[in-house]
Amino acid sequence: MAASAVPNPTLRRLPKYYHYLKRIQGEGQEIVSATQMAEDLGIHHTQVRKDLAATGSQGKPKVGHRVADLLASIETFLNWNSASDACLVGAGNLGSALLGYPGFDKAGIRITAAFDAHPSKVGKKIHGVPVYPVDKLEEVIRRLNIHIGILTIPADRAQHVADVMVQGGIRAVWNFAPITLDVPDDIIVENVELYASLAIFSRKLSERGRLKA
Amino acid sequence: MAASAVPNPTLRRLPKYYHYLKRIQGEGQEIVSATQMAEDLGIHHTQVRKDLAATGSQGKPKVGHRVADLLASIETFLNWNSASDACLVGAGNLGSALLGYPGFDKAGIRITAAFDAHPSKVGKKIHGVPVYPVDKLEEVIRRLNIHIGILTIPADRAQHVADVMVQGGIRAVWNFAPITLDVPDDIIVENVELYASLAIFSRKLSERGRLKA
DNA sequence: TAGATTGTTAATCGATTAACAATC
DNA sequence: TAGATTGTTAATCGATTAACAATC
Repeated sequence: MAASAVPNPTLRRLPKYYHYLKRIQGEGQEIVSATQMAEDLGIHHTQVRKDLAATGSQGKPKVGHRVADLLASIETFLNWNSASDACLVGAGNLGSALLGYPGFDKAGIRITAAFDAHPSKVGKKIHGVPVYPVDKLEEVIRRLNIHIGILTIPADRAQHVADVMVQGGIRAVWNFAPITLDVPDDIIVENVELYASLAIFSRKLSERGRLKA
Repeated sequence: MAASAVPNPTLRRLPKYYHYLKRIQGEGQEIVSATQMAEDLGIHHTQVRKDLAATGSQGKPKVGHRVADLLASIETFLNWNSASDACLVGAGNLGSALLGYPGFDKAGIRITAAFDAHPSKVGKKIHGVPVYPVDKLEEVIRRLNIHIGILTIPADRAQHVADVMVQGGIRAVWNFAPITLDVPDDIIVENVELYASLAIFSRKLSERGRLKA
């Protein structure tokens, strides 16, 4: 389990660069300097250079980087070229939102099956994805050979569902539930911490005078 | 604009502690040691101690911390006791999900108005929150005296809406759009970077052998 | 060429982890 | 008391920023 050579903060910034580059590409810009990127994104220019270097991209002195090259480097580095099949458990508000997100298939994740406990949702399709009963989870993911799971259920059931996922052959879990999952060492877990951002936001609010009504 | 005395990583961990404490409280546990928390959450015990100290909470040697005290300290520290009014712009998939999130009012944010560009949504209520036309944004938030804005619209319109928000008196923006907003210095902005987590997840996937189908 | 830009090596900064004294 | 636990001070680690040589 060698630690990634690329620091996590760098990985977290890559999508920022990616979306920025997509935007300026859409505006017709073909070349960009790390300096310009740094200014527009509010990041130190040395930081930008190191981050771009981590993806293996190279620029030309005095010229800059080709926007298309940078986009390709980031896509390749994050494996966003080819998408893997994934399942999503918990087709509630957040889960449905993720099913409708247009960006995921472009970002390496193709959700091909959803699961929910509510009979009213089972058998329907949400944003084109079929919803199965959650007690068929292990059976279906095994049959469809799905190795990536997305957890969008309440915290109190998340551990149980994660256990079933692992039993069904899931190797990686993208977890939106606010709980620390206990899974075997060889299972990849990445937690989305919505409340982390809210905590920083809350603290900023309470520091900077009272905005409260 | 003095930098927060409390490090951001600490702030990001507080909700983790909070949800953990809520859970063990629900299980009837009244006392917890930093050691136990550290083990259960996979965080270094010294880290846990420093984080808890930052909230102003104190424990008793040999005994530990009262769970209720820790919860109260975190709530107070993040100002999650009293909720501020907020508006949400962009009642699409993600926006609707946030409107339906049960946790926010308990976390200091009460969404009292939503805005959307689609006439089909305007005039209705989503999860009890009235949806106004987005061109009434400035007028409505000024009338309702709302100072917090939540941005859940596509990146290409986010900057424009942020401008209108600021003009209407918004002082703090919780931004879900993948774009770096350009706002006056005295406006608080906190970005939720969904794709940051996805990037780390993607990289872990591509490092740890091929899970791709 | 001159100068803008790249990319690397060194210095700084800040967070994490280790060591340890204080307490009940 | 003895020992578990707290909480603080010091050491380490890693990321960011600064300095600078290389390049077209």
